[in-house]
Amino acid sequence: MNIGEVAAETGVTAKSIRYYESINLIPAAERTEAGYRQYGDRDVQILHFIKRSRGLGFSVAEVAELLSLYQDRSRASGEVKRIVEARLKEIDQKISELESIRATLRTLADRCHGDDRPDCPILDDFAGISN
Amino acid sequence: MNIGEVAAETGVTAKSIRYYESINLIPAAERTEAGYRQYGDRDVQILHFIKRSRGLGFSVAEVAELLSLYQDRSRASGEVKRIVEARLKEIDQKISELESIRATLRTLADRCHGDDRPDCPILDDFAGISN
DNA sequence: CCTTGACCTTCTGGTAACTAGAAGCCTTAT
DNA sequence: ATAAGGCTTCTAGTTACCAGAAGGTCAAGG
Repeated sequence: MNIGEVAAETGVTAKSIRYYESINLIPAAERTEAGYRQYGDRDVQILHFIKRSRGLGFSVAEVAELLSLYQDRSRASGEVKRIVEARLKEIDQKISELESIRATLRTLADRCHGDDRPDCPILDDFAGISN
Repeated sequence: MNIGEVAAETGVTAKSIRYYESINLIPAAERTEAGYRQYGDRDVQILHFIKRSRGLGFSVAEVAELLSLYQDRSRASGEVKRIVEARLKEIDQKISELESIRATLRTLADRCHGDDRPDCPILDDFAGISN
């Protein structure tokens, strides 16, 4: 399969596939005589893996780690679980942070009448005017 | 005030202040004969504004917009509110997305015994092995 | 007067994870 | 034979800075 076909099948763009190759997240593909990259089912599977884990918010570095665990038949599942738990902790933190920001903005927006008049509690708050 | 003092007072690093100047988020500071940047209370106030709004997750571009509204004595508060509501919508989306990811990872992690044995539902899922 | 150390200057390069676009082959179908 | 579309590499742009280098400046102390 050419890179375009793999891209269509996995949902990973050709650009991204080349990029992943360039940073050694995936091994360099075989080439045809014309220099076109050739892919097989195994490559497709790996790209699916990458797509899925990236979609779940793992960084490329984490994906690399997960991929190597995936390819290691004798790895301990504890390793994997540890990575996932760490990610879960990050997610929880991020959610709390966003919720706190949301509460602040919600309050400010509700106090702003939002019409043609110039006075605005939102800007006052940003500027540190402690009402 | 020199850049270091302003940095200490506002919590915005000197590097960032220079950066903000370079992208015209803030006007170029006056200089002493030796070329040192000089700041006044007004600058400190603006940097506080920037710090606060960046902290609430607004992009630098949005901060620029908010700043210009802030400096426009005759702006309509509706403009500001619109920007904040847009940001709130983004935050809501981001939170839902993270919650959905969290649910998925939570389920997977719970199904993984996480010990020395090699089989791992997490990796199976990532690889698309349907159970 | 000179030195020391802290602070300032500019400039370059790096970060994450790609995306866009350019210039130019290659392949396939007509 | 040619046109469309896919492929190649390379450069540069994105966001919001941070790190570090090379060197000028300032205030205080000996």
